Amino acid sequence: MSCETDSPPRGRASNLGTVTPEDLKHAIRAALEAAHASGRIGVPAPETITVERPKNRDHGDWSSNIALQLAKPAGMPPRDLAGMLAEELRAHEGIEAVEIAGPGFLNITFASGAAGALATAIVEAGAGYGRGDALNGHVINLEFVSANPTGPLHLGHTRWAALGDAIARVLRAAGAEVTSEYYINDAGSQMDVFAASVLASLRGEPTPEGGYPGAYIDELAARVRQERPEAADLPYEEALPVVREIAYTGQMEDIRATLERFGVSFDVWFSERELHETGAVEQAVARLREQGHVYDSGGAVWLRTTDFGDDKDRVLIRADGNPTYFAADAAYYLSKRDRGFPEKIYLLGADHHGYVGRLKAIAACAGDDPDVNIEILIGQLIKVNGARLSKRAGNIIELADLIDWLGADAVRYSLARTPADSPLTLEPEVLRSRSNDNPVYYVQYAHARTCGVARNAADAGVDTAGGVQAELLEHPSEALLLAALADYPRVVAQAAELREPHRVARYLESLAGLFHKWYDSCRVTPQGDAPVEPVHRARLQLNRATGQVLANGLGLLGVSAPERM
RNA sequence: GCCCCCUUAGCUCAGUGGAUAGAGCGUCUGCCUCCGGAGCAGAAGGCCGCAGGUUCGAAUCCUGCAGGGGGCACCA
Repeated sequence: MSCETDSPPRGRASNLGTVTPEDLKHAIRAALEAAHASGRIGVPAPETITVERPKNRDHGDWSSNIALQLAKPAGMPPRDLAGMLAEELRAHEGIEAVEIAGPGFLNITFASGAAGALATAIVEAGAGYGRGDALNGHVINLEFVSANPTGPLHLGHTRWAALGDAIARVLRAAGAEVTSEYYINDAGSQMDVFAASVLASLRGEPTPEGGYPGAYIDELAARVRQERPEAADLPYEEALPVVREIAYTGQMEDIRATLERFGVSFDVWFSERELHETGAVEQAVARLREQGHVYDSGGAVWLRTTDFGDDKDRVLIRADGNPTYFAADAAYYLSKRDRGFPEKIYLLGADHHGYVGRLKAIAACAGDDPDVNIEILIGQLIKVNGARLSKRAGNIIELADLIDWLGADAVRYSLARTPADSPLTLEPEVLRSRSNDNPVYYVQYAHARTCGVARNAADAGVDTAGGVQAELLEHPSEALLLAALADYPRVVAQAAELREPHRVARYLESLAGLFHKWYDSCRVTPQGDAPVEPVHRARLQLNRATGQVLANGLGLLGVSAPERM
């Protein structure tokens, strides 16, 4: 929440008149349709019309390449087409100028009053500004992290925690109904290895071959010793299940607490063990068999995933009668399906990219469309000092420690501002130093500054109670700032559709820069004893709107928007 | 061998067909008797890995090649 807006969200900011790029698109569409209806253009308006903010200020507030796109199908020179559209658009209220540039770009400038009105619209929309309906009707299950409960979360999981949670928030902002889910791999032999490791520690024995090392194992052993002092003296086969349960519970508590500190919450914690215990795995195999995709070979039960693009068939039930991990995956998929999620998104590390084919095949075998009902996002692993982090390698950086060193905000932001499929190399020394290397400070500082400006304005008697003359926001830096604020809903929608929350972060950095520039050249509070003038009130409104958008955007990334730093 | 991802400024990275390719850090030069200098203004720094192709237009799409990372279990 922004420091200046105590009022609850009042829904989406629509009906902003002619001040948003969305409105501009409608105006262009209307112009195209009018021209088509009167026969001046031989083709109808296209499905999508894009307008964008030109990099160069001389190219107006917004520009469109629509004339270039339609020139060929319409069979007329792009500049002629652009001229026709320009004439229509110039008659539109709120549009001050339309110029034709280069091969046929339309460069559009809003009237300052129309652009400035956006500030008030944003302030009124509050936390709701930026929310949209691009993904209305989408019901999505989003699974991420899903780290094994055999150890603490480390940097390798951190990227998915930050990214997955931000994706969930962005999807919701775009109107989707999202359930976030953590799959607990609490069945299988790794749990036995885990338990054996803790038991060895409990008995003062060395870590077993292939077992888990680390101080946390000793801590879990201490917990066992406290809860069940006699466990160490039980026969091995009796002690193991006792140790396993206590260690498992303790580890999950640790994981959940760490995620909570990280600002990441899950709607559902789903236990693999329950899939086995409730018979869901066998039922899943039976259901897939009914679908005709299961066969027996060599004593094992197979799923014919090669029918759907996998590079080899997969075993569901081993020759010894035990289900594979893959069988549980299939049961889990069916569970998501049964629980009413048409869209299932998996966020996996690149080390699991081999799972894509078989997961898609599961969806297809279940009768779903693998191009629609399942979506697998593969993220590249983080490297540190050139060495990949591995649980066994001993160079583990735990998430809990990262939060202690840098704070959840800095860690979340630095991970959320990079696209998932881009390799990310972090220098521990840079991470460890609280420096301006991390742009989160730049963005947070901009927000804190809006709060400081507001405090000073209040002290100086600047207020907006009597309304605002938006047309007074005419400084070049104000036009740039307003255009950026208008662009925010589009950025959110795009981030949601592409599942790329880093776009929000990059946008915020740009917005913060524009704000700082504006601050440098436009005062909200009059100097010295100078009287308060209407322009100060208008600027206060712009300051509020900027603070609101910064707060909203940081919120989508799970990062706080401090009032003071 | 086959599959996926990456290659953009000295470093870490943005840029899902548009105009003069950007930011942070680092290196230089300026700016606080005036709302927070965690800021701003300016400078320097680029065969966008290489080679073809697609078109009005390619860092962006297609093909090939090179370099780096990851993956190819009746493990979890």
